[in-house]
Amino acid sequence: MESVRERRRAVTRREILSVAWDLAGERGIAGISLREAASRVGMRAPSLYTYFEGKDAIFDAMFAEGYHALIDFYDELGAATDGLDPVDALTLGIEGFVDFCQAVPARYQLMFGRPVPDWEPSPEAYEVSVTSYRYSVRFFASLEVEEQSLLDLCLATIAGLAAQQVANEPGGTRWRHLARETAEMLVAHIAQRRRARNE
Amino acid sequence: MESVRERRRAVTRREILSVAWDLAGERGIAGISLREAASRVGMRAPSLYTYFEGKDAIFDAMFAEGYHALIDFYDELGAATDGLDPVDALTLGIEGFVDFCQAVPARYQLMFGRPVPDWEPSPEAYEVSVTSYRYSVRFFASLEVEEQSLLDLCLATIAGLAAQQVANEPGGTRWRHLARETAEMLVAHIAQRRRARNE
DNA sequence: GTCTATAGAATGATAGAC
DNA sequence: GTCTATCATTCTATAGAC
Repeated sequence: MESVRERRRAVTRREILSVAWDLAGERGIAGISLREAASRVGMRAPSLYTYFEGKDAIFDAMFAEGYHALIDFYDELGAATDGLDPVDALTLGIEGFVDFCQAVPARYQLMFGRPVPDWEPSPEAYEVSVTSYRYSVRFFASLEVEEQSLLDLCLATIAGLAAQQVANEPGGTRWRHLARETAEMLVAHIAQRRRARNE
Repeated sequence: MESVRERRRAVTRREILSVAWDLAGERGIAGISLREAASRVGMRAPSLYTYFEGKDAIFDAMFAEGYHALIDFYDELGAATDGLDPVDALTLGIEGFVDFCQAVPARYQLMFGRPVPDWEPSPEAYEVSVTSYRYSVRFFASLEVEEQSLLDLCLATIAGLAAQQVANEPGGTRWRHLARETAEMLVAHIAQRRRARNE
């Protein structure tokens, strides 16, 4: 009934999160300050507690937001690679993932690092990351990667490229350019593994 | 002449760094507190300033220590793999690197992450990391990896394995066990690249 | 829902006595 | 070289008026 009020609340929550992402981009995830975040949305710090239980709840919301974005990426990737040759599909996947990581370095830090000593994602936030993992499983199943250890190897290799790119040349293409070569290497290895198993 | 005094100083410096590593292991790099560190070596916080210019200087020293340890690792690796088959040599290298990263997670965080928002390594500390990079170049040259892009791919793949292991299963072997398979994949790819170039 | 005021707790760093 | 004392800052979070 009172969904007007709730809608307004949701808008403000998003506004706060948006400002939090800005701050994270400037000073790192751990550098977010409630005072500063509040000030940028035209509030005082105590008012934030109307919208979030505390700082940890803001981290949780950001963490979940990051993995929702990754899920969206997998959705788009699935559509874009449908029917493609495995090497082409994987190349797009690698480039897309590196781009995703580079687009918001602070998000990368929050999703894949441990940027805040005393915080870890709540079970609800963590659940979103588990869901995104299932999307990655499905994508690699379409490349006939079924074994867990082979999937681990593929994901680690791709994550490694993204990590190097973000850490050593943020915004650049030195590692992103290796996408096709990496895809060829992985696809060849997948095929080699299949042959070995069918002997 | 007065090297007795200097020797004593160096001992105390090492003691402080050792305590700092302990603290980093318990609360993360960013969680190191000068008061707590001082207390553990039996001092008060202001006395630390006799040994280090400030907190950043402690981070610098730890950062350099980490890369010196990595250089030592490359030295031992070079000796251990001399004359070995490329796959065997690379397998040892991967296992060793994953072990190195896992041995001290806080060190991994300091060397390969950006754990402290307002700090980055001094030029002198950074120089040590550059030196360690040159050691990795030499190791891969022994596997006939000469091209920069190929080296980038190899290093990113291995770093990816280590990152997954440290982040998702610290102290375990799920990704470490992929060392040989990864080595085979990379060596096959290296050979494939060489063939492609010689055509 | 937003504010002022403030509690309460850390921290890094410095001054100056001994 | 080490200490006590303290500065100056920053932060999250809460109480309670409006």
